[in-house]
Amino acid sequence: MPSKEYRQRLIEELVENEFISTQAEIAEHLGKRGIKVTQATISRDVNELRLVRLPAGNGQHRYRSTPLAAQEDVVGELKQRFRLFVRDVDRGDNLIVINTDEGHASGIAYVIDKLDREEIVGTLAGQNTILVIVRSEEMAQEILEEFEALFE
Amino acid sequence: MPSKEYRQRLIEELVENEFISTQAEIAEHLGKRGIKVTQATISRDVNELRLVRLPAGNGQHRYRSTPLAAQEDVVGELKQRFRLFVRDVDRGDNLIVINTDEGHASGIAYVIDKLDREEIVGTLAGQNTILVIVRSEEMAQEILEEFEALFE
DNA sequence: CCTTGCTCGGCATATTTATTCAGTTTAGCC
DNA sequence: GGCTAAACTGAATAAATATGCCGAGCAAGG
Repeated sequence: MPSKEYRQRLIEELVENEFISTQAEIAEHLGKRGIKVTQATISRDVNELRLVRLPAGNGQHRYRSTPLAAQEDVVGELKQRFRLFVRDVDRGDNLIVINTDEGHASGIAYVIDKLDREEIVGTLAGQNTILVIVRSEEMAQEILEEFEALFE
Repeated sequence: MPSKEYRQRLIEELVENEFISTQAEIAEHLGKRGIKVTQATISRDVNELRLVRLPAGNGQHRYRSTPLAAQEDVVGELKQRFRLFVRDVDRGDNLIVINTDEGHASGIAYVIDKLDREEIVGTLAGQNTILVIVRSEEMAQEILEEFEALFE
């Protein structure tokens, strides 16, 4: 039984890649992939994912994932993205390596940058890997533990 | 008679400074300031201003102005940011170094990642410096020239 | 096995938002 | 002025979204 979490991943992916303007459409798309849910459930998902219905200006609308700039809570945002998209976190010396679902690396790296942590020199993002460069090995270990805590 | 434009300015200001969750509330606030309009008009304003109803996660909602992060036109976005915030671009071997105004590095690096260019391995952003790692020296030269063209 | 307490999701409906239609105002332009 | 086209808006309503309530399923503890 594909869980709620899996469904929400699909929804994120859907709104990223298709022009979706109503929740009914989301339900329809999911239906094609074998997931049968009602609009009510989508509404709750949209709420939890903090998706947003962005007016195109011409009277059309498109669902989008929350633009970070509108977020108050960067840590909360990071936590959410970790839970949804991060597969693994590891460390070597003063480098932390984060493995994510395909295509999500730069988005998450951006949020990490926004944390604005003194200990972090910078981030390097590829397709599904983020390299976080920390000033010292000790600091890296601390940051690593913080990141791991985000999964809870 | 305060025009539509004035009303829309007030709306922008309202959603920035108050926790507003419905269009009816906006109409109410405006009413207190002597502007009497119906929800229908607010709906049209919201559309033109591209405001967004952001779920707070706990079941509450708040209207917010649309951050540029939801832009479709990545190249246009990059061009704008280059003109505004980039001070210098240079290259060494397969590395491009971009010098920006303080604090803008990670934002611009994020946009560069969004370009999704095959030649670019990844970006590393500090406070005011971006390192763009390119697959080969030749590719780096080409990308460099593209970046320089963004200033024109 | 039986509770209790949770999470999840459907159904029905309340709430909120978008749009249609029509009336009014505004801005040219002769 | 008078005429026309476009911009603007309210009232009513359609469309879309959020939510109260309930039942199903599941896990922990007794």
